[in-house]
Amino acid sequence: MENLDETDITILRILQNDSKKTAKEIANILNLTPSPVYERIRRLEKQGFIKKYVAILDKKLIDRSVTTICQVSMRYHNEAFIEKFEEQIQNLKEVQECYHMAGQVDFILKINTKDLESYHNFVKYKLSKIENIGVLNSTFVLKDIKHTSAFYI
Amino acid sequence: MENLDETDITILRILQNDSKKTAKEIANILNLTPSPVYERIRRLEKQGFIKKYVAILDKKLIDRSVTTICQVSMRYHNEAFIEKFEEQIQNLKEVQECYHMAGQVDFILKINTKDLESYHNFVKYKLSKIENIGVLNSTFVLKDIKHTSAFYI
DNA sequence: CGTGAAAAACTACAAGT
DNA sequence: ACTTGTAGTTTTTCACG
Repeated sequence: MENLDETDITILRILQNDSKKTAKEIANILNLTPSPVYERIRRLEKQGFIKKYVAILDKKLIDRSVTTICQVSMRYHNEAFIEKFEEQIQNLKEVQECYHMAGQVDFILKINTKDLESYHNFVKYKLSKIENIGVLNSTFVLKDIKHTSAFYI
Repeated sequence: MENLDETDITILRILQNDSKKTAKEIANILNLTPSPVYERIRRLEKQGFIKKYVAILDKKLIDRSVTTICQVSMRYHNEAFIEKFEEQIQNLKEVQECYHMAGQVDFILKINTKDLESYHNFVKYKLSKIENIGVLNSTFVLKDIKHTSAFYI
């Protein structure tokens, strides 16, 4: 962050919201020519500030309308169980986010499914099969108020 | 979803994980020429399956290392209060996700800050200023187990 | 750290099968 | 719906200020 000047920050802000903007367009915004913009972007990629470029899909159109927040507490908290849990979660395609938390709840998961029935099946046949789960508490999203991959910088 | 054939699905899967893949590269994977791939992508954009293209940044490098899950319950649940809350959340740049939930907790927020102190300031000067908040419960992410913008399709 | 120019690659579209 | 061909951009590199 200390390595970044205002031009870099502006480029990152733009690309976070629209990565299809060309170096030329960004150059116009910054009153520069495309070359330095292009080279800065390459540097930001190389240094790891930009991790990847992705397409964001419409979850309703691709039939993943139901979002569920699932809070999981483990029965025992030794390293082996925690690591095994983390490893198995990685392989569950329905899980879009999973965080190891401080506090009573050990993990918070965000899960996308087609409907409530498929969420039920996900819990029944996949999630609950993971060893050592103590409490499992699911709540459903009524409405997406805000949802972005962009960070405030 | 019913409108999509296997070729479309494959294109979406690829672009969800790497939107820099060119029509040419995708065409090679699919044993096609670039033109139909290109036209399918444009169609998928036009029909709204692809909402946008974005760059994903490294939150540690840009000094947004602390992720907090904040669960909010409102004091009163009338439409006006709910809408005002939603509107105000939109304008808080630190809030990356906010969902209106079914159940005891009304809203779940995911918030990114530089450190615990800046989270404290966020709550003190921004979040708690919103009218009608009853309970406010923050828990901190110890580790990002999984985190993707891609849906399982 | 920037400019400007030139080569290579890709996009975007037309016409044909 | 895909292939081929092609014009127009964009990307990418590089010599120079």
